[in-house]
Amino acid sequence: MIHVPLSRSFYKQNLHTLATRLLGSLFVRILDNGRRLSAHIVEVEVYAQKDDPSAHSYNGQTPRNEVMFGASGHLYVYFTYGMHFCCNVVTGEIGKGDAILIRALEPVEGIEDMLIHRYGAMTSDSQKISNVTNGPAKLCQAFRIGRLENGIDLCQNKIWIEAGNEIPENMIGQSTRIGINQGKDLPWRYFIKDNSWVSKPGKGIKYFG
DNA sequence: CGTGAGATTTCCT
DNA sequence: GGAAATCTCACGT
Repeated sequence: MIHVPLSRSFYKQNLHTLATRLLGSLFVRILDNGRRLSAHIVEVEVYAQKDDPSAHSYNGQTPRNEVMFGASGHLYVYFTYGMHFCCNVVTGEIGKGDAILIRALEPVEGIEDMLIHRYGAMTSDSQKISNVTNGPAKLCQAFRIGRLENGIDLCQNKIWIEAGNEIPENMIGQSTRIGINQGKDLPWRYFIKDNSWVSKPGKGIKYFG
């Protein structure tokens, strides 16, 4: 397999343009045992330091969110609700504090490993399969992303994102974000229309084109 | 199928 | 001390 991660400069483009371009891209991880996991990104949310009270970076840098303020193209992994990890792509220039949350993936390679990571054993239960990566904490569990992966460089060869399917504008949906109490009305969630791996319907859905 | 509560820990006020 | 960018299970329809 060819390994061509998206470049550092790719992660510095306009935040919302970048979010739509990540849709259809391939999220890849090589595990320590050499197994390869990959999945298309089908749902993301934008979090901007400036004027976005729901962003972890909104109130400035802390030990928890310091990766968000670092160089773009790194993975910001946070722990929440006492048991879950979620991961973001850091964007923009150093010090900016912007990131894009990866909310759902469509498995391509290594779904057997993802099922084992999620449920402790291989399964052919269709309910479990459809729930393997359709949420931000679920996909982290499926890809074994936790504390150790916080701050990892996506321009290296452990975890990266590479070009995948080009998604035409008229297949991109936009809505408000999920699970937040501030910035509720900002339409900063983007997803692939009619894709069954998208986590939830969302509110205020509009389509491009 | 929809709703609701519990799990469980870190971080910041 | 309380909220948190969530998930799962139980229970009612």
